[in-house]
Amino acid sequence: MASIKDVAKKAGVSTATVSRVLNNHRGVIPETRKVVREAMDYLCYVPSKSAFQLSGKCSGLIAVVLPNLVNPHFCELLATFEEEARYIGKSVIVKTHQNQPQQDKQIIHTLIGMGIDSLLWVPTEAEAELSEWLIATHIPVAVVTQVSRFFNSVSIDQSKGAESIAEHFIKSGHTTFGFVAQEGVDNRKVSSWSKKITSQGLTFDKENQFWIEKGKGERVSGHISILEDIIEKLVARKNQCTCLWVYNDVAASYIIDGLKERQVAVPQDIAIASFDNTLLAQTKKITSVAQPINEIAHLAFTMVNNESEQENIEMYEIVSRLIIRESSVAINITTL
Amino acid sequence: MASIKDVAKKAGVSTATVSRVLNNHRGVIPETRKVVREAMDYLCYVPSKSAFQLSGKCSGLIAVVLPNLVNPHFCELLATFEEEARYIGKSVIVKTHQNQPQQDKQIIHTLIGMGIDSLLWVPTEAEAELSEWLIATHIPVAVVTQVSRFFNSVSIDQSKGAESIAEHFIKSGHTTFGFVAQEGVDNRKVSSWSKKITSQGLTFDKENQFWIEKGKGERVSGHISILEDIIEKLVARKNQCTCLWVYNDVAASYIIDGLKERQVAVPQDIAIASFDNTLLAQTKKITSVAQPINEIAHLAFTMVNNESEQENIEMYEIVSRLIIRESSVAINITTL
DNA sequence: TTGAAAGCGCTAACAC
DNA sequence: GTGTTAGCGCTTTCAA
Repeated sequence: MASIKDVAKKAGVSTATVSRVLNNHRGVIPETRKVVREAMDYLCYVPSKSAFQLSGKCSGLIAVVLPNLVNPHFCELLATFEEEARYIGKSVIVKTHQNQPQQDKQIIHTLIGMGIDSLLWVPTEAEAELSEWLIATHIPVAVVTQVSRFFNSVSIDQSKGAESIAEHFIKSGHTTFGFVAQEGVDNRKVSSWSKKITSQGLTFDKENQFWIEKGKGERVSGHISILEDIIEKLVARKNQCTCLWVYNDVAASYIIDGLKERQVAVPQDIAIASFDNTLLAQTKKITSVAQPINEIAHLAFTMVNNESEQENIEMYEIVSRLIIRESSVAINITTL
Repeated sequence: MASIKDVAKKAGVSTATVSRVLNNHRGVIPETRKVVREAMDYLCYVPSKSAFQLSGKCSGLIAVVLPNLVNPHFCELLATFEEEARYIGKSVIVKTHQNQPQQDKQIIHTLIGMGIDSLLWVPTEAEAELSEWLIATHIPVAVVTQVSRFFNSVSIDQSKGAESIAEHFIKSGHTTFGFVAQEGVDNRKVSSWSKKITSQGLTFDKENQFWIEKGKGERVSGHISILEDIIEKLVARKNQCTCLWVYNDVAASYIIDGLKERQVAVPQDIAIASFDNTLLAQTKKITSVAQPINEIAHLAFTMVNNESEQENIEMYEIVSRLIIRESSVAINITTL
């Protein structure tokens, strides 16, 4: 690989001049510029990013750290980030921590070593542990999809989402309410959901509440055994649980299929709603809480790309809205 | 950010010794090692990857270049690559060219400048133009999903897939056959599909063949107007086209929804099959040609990670298989 | 077992 | 307008 020296020699100038041409600095006469350009072409010269970086410049690297790439929700996030990065001429480096704080920590270390310009992060609990040190690096961080005590964050108003699901179910005439939630993650959803129900003078049954350990419901290729259990229980509780929300589309889709296989009709026997409104929810007609991903990504980007050193932590909370589809209302029946 | 010098000073040793400790080189007495380690911890030292790289080492970067991240097929590919990369302690840098050769070229240049260790590539036509130069860089390249004249490649036997779809339709008793294919991309599929049909003494109608310009069918959020046209035509041709294959799951799903909205029953009025067998096909029960993505990714990885300089271009062609689902056979009717 | 110093490719301050 | 040179953070050879 040709280096700047080779180009300089070929063009009969100094490396400084080559550098100037490279960076379009003014103060190089057109003739020289032309000669240098030709030498570059001739040698198929490509400047070394790491040398550039080492001499005090930015890396042009934006890190995107996600739980996984199996959930379409995270893929959509990534897609938008990549698009935004492309737009400003930067590169995205993706990593997944699979909900393991240990991995998450390791990843952040590696990324710091690479000199990333900014970090877009859906963190594990490792976030708290790393916060002090990470802040000291002065690398702009935006926590995405979650609220953060330490960094700028762009999140979805999960409680509003859960509330609107409750509202939707109540309006549809349901009187028994259930959910499948992720331990630790979905506490806020659950509390505002239950508040909404009790505020209407209604009650809910502990038997209709299914908690699953964080990360246990993620594996999608093949069976998700933990969801199988829940499906069995739901079948057994037919009529005692007529509506249900599920923590995300992937799991909801899985549960819907499981129920249908066992002759439980959705939405007639049990109405279902979920979160994320991914392509999956759109195509499978699942009622789902839409998180405007473009907006999230855009906000996160601006935060992280903002030159101005800001003092306090900014917390954006995006308003979600419920997209009602056939998994929660029997459209065929009501509209025909 | 603390550098190796800071650590050396703090530990009262030379930078060479710090480097030795860092890389677990032998020939450092435990006592020294301990002191250095402590200094590192104290200073929260993280070695600079770009300096490492500049001193002649590998970057640890694996580039994954894809058409887009909207199609779940590419997301699945990426997910597998990221997993494999994580396994061997490397980082993935993703880029999408949106089917624009110009972008593709630009991307490859940028990546070369970054000193990537290897390239996993679903290229545009820019491939041919870049080949000579790219080969000269000696960076291991694996073309994925397509066959390549210039690089190692792992592809799917597209013709077999199309053939098996034809076979499936013929066996199901269809006598009129249609497709929606991508110009330039799907030529092989089409030719083996038509060969299969004629070999059985059957014929097909030009009116049932829909070609769409490459890249025109990709936008998924919102409407894909070009597919809308096709849907209308299909509705008009009810009974004149009883089965159809579509170039990928995303498009197939879109078409199925469009047909159902217009009271055309799938599969009763028109049976549909597609390619990729993504999560989408699985959940929407679309008959689809499965490409064993794990296998593809794994093969591509081994090729690219193989230390041995190989002489000739290796071409792997993975055997696909047809997964039959409800979009092409009325399971409810036949099995109940 | 450890240190000194050159070199990787680039930038930028300074000199001419 | 252009060249000289130090320096970015690391590795590695050679000497001690």
